[in-house]
Order: sequence, then C-alpha cells, then structure tokens
Amino acid sequence: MGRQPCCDKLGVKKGPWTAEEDKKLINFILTNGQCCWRAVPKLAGLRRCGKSCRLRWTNYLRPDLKRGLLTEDEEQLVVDLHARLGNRWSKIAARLPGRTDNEIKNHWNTHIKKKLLKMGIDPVTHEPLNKEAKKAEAPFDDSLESHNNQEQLEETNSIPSSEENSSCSLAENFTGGAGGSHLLGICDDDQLLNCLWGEESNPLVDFASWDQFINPAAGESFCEVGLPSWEDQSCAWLLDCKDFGIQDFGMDCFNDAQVINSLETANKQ
DNA sequence: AACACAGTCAACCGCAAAGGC
DNA sequence: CGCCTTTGCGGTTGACTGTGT
Repeated sequence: MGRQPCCDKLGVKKGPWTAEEDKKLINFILTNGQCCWRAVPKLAGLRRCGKSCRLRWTNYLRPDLKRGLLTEDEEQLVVDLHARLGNRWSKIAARLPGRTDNEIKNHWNTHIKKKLLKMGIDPVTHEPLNKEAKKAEAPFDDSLESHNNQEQLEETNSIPSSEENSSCSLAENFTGGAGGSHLLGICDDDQLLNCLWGEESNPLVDFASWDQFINPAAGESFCEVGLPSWEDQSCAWLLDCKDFGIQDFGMDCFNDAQVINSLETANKQ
C-alpha cells in the first residue's frame, strides 16, 4: 500500500494478527471493557495501534459475531437497506445482528454487486441498467433527487409505503422471485419495520447485556447475561484459535436457552 | 505439476464527526 | 468559538486461496 501509515511509531506492528495477539486483546477487553482504544495496546501489551485493536475487536473478535457467509435472507435485507441508505455500511450492519460493516461491505462488493449486475440492476442506484442509460441522456438528474429523499427518510426515521418503495420489488426479484417474499413480508409488517428502523436500539441484539458482559464494572458475571454457548456455531470461531480455548476466558457457561431468553426479554422491554 | 488468473476478506488508510478543554 | 484528541466510517489494498489451463 502506497499511503503513509497512520501510526508510524517505531515498533508498531502491522499486518495479520496472530493467535497470541488475539488472546491478549480478548483478555484485556474482557477484563477491562472497551476503554480508550489508544491506551489499549499499551495496557494489553500489544505492539499495535489503537485503531488496529479496535478494528480487530469489532470485526473479528467480538463474541457476538456470526461467522460464515450471509444467508439469503440477510442478503435480501442488505439489498433493501442499501437501496434506502446507500453505502452506509455501519447503518446497514446495525440492522443485521452479528454482522459487521466490513463483512457486509465485502459481501456486497464480492457477491451482491455482481448478482445485481447480472440481473441488469445498477448496484448503485438500484434502478434497471437500461433505465440508467436513458437517464444519462436526460438533463435532470433524478438519481440525486432520490438520494435526497433517502436522506430525508433516514432523518425522519419514517417508513415509505410499499407502493413508493421500489426496493421491495427489487428485493423480490433479487432471488428470482422464489425466495423473495422475505422483504415483502417485512414491508408489510409495521412492527418488524419499527424494530428494523429504530435508529438507536436494535431489539434483536441486547447490546446493553453485552456491554455488561464485557464490562465487569457493571457488576454481573458472564453467566448472568445471556450469550451463545461456545459450542454454538456463532461462537465456534474462538475454538479455531489453536493456542487458546474458551476455558481461557471462563465463558463456557452458556446455553442456547439462555440466549433465547435474553433476546426475548430484550424484545419485551 | 506449474503457472496464471480470479475471487475473497482481513487489515490498512485518510477523512470527518464527536467530544473535551 | 477554536483547537486538539479520539473514535468511527467508508474506500482501498494486498495476501491468501481456489480454480482453470
């Protein structure tokens, strides 16, 4: 990469993280919580910049992350959200529990973009490509207008009707119609829409509980909040770390029932 | 088997927003 | 209000892996 490094201090390591570094970072965050990222490498004994630590944690080490490819339903949701929000990956990721902005961005660029192009849909505007060609000839750029509408939508947190919102039908087309009912269902379900579009809170994931989990100062042990079991697929990633296991963190005390209870409780609140 | 090319994804970078003083 | 520091975001890169020839 030809750019200037963000932290060119002597001895700051870059490149892929080792299992040992991961272990140090996880241990530190589980012990101290997410404090000042700039201080994390020093306190955790890592030769990394704080930015790198934060990225590693949020994109890879967080125990609430799902691993593996996005499901068809998740893909459809990403397409729908992208149609409304554009490249605001963090906003999109906030609507997909257990997924990171980086993951979604990568998946968009490698899979979904191509899929849409194959279908003759512009992945940027979500309009049919031939329509785009006609637009280019027209003096008035209404793609800009649609963008402004998009901003307005987000700011007011309002939900467009399914008639106004072409992304629903687009999403239906996305899987060739057969599996495309998912988003239509969402569009028809006000309750679910409110859940999905609530700006700050995501009822699908109890981040408050997770915050308690990573922050011992909150006064609850790991076992007192619901988290996936380590045998559960969503957390199996940690077992891949050959140099350390779940026992190292004392987190092998969860089961699926606890997770479900926790999520249900969060939804009721 | 060896090479080239394509696809994937973790990690990097610069920039902008947020917050503190 | 302006400056500085910290954090978060989105775009981009390049190492690694898979596939084709």
